[in-house]
Amino acid sequence: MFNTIIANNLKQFRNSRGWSLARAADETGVSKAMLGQIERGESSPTMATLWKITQGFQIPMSVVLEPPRDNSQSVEHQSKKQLSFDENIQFRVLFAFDPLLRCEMFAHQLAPGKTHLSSSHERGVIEDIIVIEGALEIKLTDQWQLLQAGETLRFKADQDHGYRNSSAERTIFHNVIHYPKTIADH
Amino acid sequence: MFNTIIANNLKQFRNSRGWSLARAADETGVSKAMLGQIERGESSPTMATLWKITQGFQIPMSVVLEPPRDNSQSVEHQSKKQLSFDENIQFRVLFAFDPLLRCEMFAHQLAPGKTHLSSSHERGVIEDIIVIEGALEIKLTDQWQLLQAGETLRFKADQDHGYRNSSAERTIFHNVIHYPKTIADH
DNA sequence: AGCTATTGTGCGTTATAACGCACGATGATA
DNA sequence: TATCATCGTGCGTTATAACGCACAATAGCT
Repeated sequence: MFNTIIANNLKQFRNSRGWSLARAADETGVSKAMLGQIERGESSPTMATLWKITQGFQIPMSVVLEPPRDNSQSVEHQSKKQLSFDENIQFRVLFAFDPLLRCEMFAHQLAPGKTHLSSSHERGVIEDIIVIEGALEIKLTDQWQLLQAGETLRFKADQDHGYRNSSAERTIFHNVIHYPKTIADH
Repeated sequence: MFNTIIANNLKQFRNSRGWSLARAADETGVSKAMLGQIERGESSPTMATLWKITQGFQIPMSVVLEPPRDNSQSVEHQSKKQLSFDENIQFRVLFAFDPLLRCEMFAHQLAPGKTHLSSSHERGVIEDIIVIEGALEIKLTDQWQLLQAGETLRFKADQDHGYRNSSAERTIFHNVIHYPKTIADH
């Protein structure tokens, strides 16, 4: 159970600090009787109390909350997926359009200095951009916005927009296109 | 105060899920009166209760514990801050759950030799995996499938599944979680 | 309009968190 | 040996978490 994780983590940490329950009680403002109960897993502290404890110890919550490591063993099985490429701006399909989910996903590669302009999609289409590698500029309402690797952008794709790589290195980005369910939704 | 952070995070998350207090009470096993108290910051939940809540929502603790992010309308520059599910896997939010699109997106990092097991999501949830860097193994129906960088996999996430990096280098992958429309599902 | 279902809040009751204090066990010192 | 200080645990008391239930407000349907 979860109380056991907190109990063990807290007891272990306090011991490694070399603090007695009394010292810990002084530093945290939580009674030593309660600290003892928590460490023995006899009581589940409120978040306010746990906050006082971590503040007194000057540690992040995660030190107390995270479970110990565990490894699993399993049988190894292999599966692969076919990918396709195209000209112009290079892209490949990550997930083809699914009528149930109403979205599709692509991976794009834009060479240095390349620009790709895209006319507006149908009304209600929303596009997500995830920059995987390099830097990408997105043009919306005649303004270019710079996204770095790891950054994302969600915008309405029912407007003209563009992609540009002004850097000296290639840009790789993924985009998810969300299509509205029906016109009646809007 | 700390209770306010939990209160706001919890209320915001529940609303973004589109769950009523009654639905959340069903899923979490915590009374709706108590959920309401927590969300209004009137009560500090015990760790056991908060654990039940996060288990019922199937979210990591950090979602509830971290100070909220600012969501810009047109441009979402997601924080690059790593969140920790446990010691095995770190993740960050690329796109938070959107009730309109009914999906959310995360970037994960799995260190060499690490495994992360995930219990089944609610009925009808579909998960997309995109391996960005390294090699990733996905466990489905007790079988591990190997995906290389650039490869993708879509599977039903309403089953127990797992992620594993058996290689000597880190693995980075993105996943998109698609949630079913509430009315159509129930 | 009336009726029903849903939603979030307040209240009284029960369970338990959190406390201060006492005490037995342990260790160090004279 | 005796004495003292420290340590962790148990106990009774108080405060509050957590609950089931009732209810007012709201929304949807006929």
